[in-house]
Amino acid sequence: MARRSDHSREEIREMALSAAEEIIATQGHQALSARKVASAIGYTVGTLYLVFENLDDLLLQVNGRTLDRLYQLIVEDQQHCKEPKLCLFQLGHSYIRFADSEPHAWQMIFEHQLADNRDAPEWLQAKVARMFALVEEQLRQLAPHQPETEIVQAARALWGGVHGICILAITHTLGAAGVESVQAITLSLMSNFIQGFVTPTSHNQ
Amino acid sequence: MARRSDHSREEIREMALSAAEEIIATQGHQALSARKVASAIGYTVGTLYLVFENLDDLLLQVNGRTLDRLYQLIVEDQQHCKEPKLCLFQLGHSYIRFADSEPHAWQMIFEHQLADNRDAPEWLQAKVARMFALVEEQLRQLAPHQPETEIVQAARALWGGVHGICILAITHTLGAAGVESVQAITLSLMSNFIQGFVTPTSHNQ
DNA sequence: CTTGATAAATGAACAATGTTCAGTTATGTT
DNA sequence: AACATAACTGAACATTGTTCATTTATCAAG
Repeated sequence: MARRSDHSREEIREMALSAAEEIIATQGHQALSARKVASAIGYTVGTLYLVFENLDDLLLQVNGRTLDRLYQLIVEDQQHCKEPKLCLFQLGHSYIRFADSEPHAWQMIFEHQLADNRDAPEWLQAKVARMFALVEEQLRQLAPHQPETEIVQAARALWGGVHGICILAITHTLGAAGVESVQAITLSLMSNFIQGFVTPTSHNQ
Repeated sequence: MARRSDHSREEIREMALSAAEEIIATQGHQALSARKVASAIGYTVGTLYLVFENLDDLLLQVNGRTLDRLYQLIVEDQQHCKEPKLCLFQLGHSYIRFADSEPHAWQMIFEHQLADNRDAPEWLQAKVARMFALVEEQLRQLAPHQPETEIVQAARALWGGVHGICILAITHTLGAAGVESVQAITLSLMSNFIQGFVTPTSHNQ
């Protein structure tokens, strides 16, 4: 196999993804373009299309890596908690901390729309489901008497809730300034929800 | 004043916004372009720029109208409830129903990023704050003993939560199919949260 | 009715976008 | 040394937002 540069396909792929992440982190994903990524790694547009199907594909890979970093951070933080309740609080805290530290990358996960309104590929959805599972795990310990369907539903509710606060905070729709107040709002949501969840007859009427 | 067509500036403005809403509703805001809007109303691009500052401006106006429709729907639905708790449930229900009926327009409110990461204009932010006020009103009735700061925080938590579930549902991240299950998840969030909110010592630890 | 003024509307032009692909260039093999 | 082929290029195309000199229709004045 003849090649012109010292970079393998895989290396170019890695370089391109890193360059894209850099652009997204500093300027947002609106500012990203194929030519920018290409020139950032010392190649031309055409080369990008040898490695990625198209820009959508590249952005999908970036999203995958973002979800991996997020998951890794969350799992690490989970090591330092014992009680389910505190672990849930920690989950929310980690999530917000990540969203605050990498707002553009985090936002892109949910804003990036695929052409034809197609759903995200399975491997990406799996990375999301993995995080829901962490919530379910804690909820299960917290209320062992609850049926599995309730656990699943509660996890979606709680995690969707934390996510929503994050979104509104980052888009400055909440009117709350600073990460601390966002953490406080999230804590309010979680503690009240959990309080209700462990109390009998919570979800009836 | 001489004019060529029978349409005033205001009429053209209205026609353009309607055309844009139609495109957004059917194809999403990614599919919208200045030329499409222009040709849809029988004018050319240049004319659009006599009426709107730029495309961002046009989209901002569309967002304003969407928020107006949403608010109107919610307020109407609020007429038919008595108890604060049921009114809150109704709020969530109305919100989801709207997001489900006009997903593209609704999504655009939160996805449309302005250039330079500028914040949304005040008149737009006010339309959002107006809805938070509805939530606060019910929470205040529900727990009159709570200090105002707690009410404000709880409203943000609760509404952010409902919003997040909506987002995840529409982007198919929740894994929940159908509006009904989304309503169920939201009800789970709200009822548990409210239960916790009215119970003493809910937000401590 | 003609003429001039002016508002209204056009559409060519520009830079930048994603994407393609015929062509060029470097490398390993014979 | 010559060939084959993988690697890479960059010109080309359609489409995007945006501008603005030019054209066109209308009204008012003479």
